Order: sequence, then C-alpha cells, then structure tokens
Amino acid sequence: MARNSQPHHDPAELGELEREVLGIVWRRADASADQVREELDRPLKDSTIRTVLRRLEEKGYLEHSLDNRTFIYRPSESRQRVAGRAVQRIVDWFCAGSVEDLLVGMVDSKVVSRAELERLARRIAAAKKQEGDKA
Amino acid sequence: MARNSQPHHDPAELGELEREVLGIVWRRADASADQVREELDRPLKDSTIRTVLRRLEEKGYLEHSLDNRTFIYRPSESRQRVAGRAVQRIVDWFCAGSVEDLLVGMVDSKVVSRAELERLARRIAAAKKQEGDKA
DNA sequence: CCATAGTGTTACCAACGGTAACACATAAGA
DNA sequence: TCTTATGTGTTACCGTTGGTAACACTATGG
Repeated sequence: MARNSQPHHDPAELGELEREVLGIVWRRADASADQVREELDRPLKDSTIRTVLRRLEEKGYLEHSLDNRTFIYRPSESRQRVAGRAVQRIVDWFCAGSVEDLLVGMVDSKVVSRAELERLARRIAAAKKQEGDKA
Repeated sequence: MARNSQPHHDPAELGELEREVLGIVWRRADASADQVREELDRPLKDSTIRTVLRRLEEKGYLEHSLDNRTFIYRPSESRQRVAGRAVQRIVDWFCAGSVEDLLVGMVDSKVVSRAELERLARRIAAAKKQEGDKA
C-alpha cells in the first residue's frame, strides 16, 4: 500500500546515495550531473549520478530543465517541506498521529537539547503569532 | 553504512508488516506470536508472524522472555523513544541537524495543525520548566 | 565529417521485507 | 510409554529497491 498513485512521495524510501545527491541539489539550489559528481567524495561514474538524479525526479523530489542540452536539476520542494512530511509519517506510524506525543518522546530521550527546545518553543510561538489569525 | 555495528537501530528501515506488528506489541505492552496474529486483520501464517517478531528482535526493537515455552515479546524501547530517534535522523538528513529548521518546515507545509502547535508549545514549556534546572 | 559531451536505455547484483514450509522438541493426555 | 498438539529453529523463495555502471544514440562545435 501507499505504493499506489498518491501524489505525495515517501522520503523514508530514499537510499543513502539518493539522500546525499538530493542534499547536494538542495544545498546548491540547482545542479547538473557533473556538478553533483564533483561535490561527492566518492568517485562515481557519470551514469551513476544521472541514474540517481533521474530516479529522484521520478520520485518527485527533483525537476529538471535544459540549459543548452544539459539537464539542470532543481528541487521540487524545499527540504523542510519534505522533512515535515517525513516527520508526519513517523508521527502517524509511531505516535498514533499525535505530534505532542512525539515531542514528549524527544524530550524524554534527549534527542533534542534543552537549548534547542527553548529556541524551538520561541520559534513556534512566533510562527503561531504570525499566522495565528488567518485560517 | 549504518548497517555496521552501532547499537542503535534505524526505525525507517522497517517494513509495513514489521511496523504493524511492532505497533501491536507496543499497544499491548506484550504479546505472543499468536496474540499478534489475532490482532492482525490479514490472515497470515504463524511462521510469518514469528519471523517478523524475530527480525524485530534482531533489529533491537523487541525482547522476549519465556512463558512456559511460549515466547512473550515486549518492546525494548518506548515507541516515543523510537519515534524520537527516527525524527532525529530525519533532522540530520534533511535539516542539517536543526530541529528548529524542521519545525519551521512543518509549520510551513501545514503538517502540524495550529491547535496541535499550540498544545505542543504548552507541552514544551511544561517539559522545560519541569526539567529546566537539572542538567 | 568527426570528436566531444550529453542523454536514453538497460542491466546486474546485494539487501531487505513479506511470506511460508518443514523439521525438531517437548509437555500433556491416552 | 506412545502419540499428539503446540511451539520453536532453520531455511527458503520471490519481488522490489537502491548502488553502480556499461553502452548506444544524438547533436554540437570545430
């Protein structure tokens, strides 16, 4: 299931290399296969990179345009957005849909540092205030 | 990588059925293979369930004890804790380690409802106050 | 017209997860 | 004691996914 026809892809099902490449494209905002390869530590063949890029596009993470017969890939979505959905999935799976529950767990397991939590709370408050009335 | 010898397992690499089974054990707090099977909608063979349970134990999510030659499985960790680490991984991968960044993304993509955010902020504040001074 | 640089296609293999059969042990009843 | 039920251990098969790449094709620039 979920492997059907839903428009929204599934960030957890990215492999190591795919994540790495996607990360590079996100960092650079756009990239050709060659540029990606240059930013990789591992010495991978050109076809490898291109396969990964194509797969990422098939999965909906990237789009490409042409720059003079060279494919320029750009992210379809911000990494925050993708991350957000990934977290949503985790929440659904493991926390019965409750984000609070998740946060409690993160506090409990010290996944989040206290300092981070503090800034986080501030940030949330700000976001809430900012969007608080519309909708 | 990460498939090496680290003590901490990787929640994203659970399959559909594995998550389902793990969820059942979490809900029940403990369960035998038969009990798990009864709670599943799908009609799966006994050996299937047991294979999944064993794999979950190998991956570190479950432990078992004997109740009169029957294996009783129990979670090794709370689901919140596992979820917490899963989120941590996502943050590392997609948000350069910044939880704030993630939260901003979640707000942005409306993954979290405003009501949830509100309760969340309250909860964080409470947790912060509660544990605020020790450590 | 040829070489260079890029794409499209196809493939191979290991690992994983879903699914299960079968063999083995042993407690419990006949 | 012999047998049956019940539960475990082992092994396997198969489809999908991801890492990796070769090779063929096309068109551009010299």
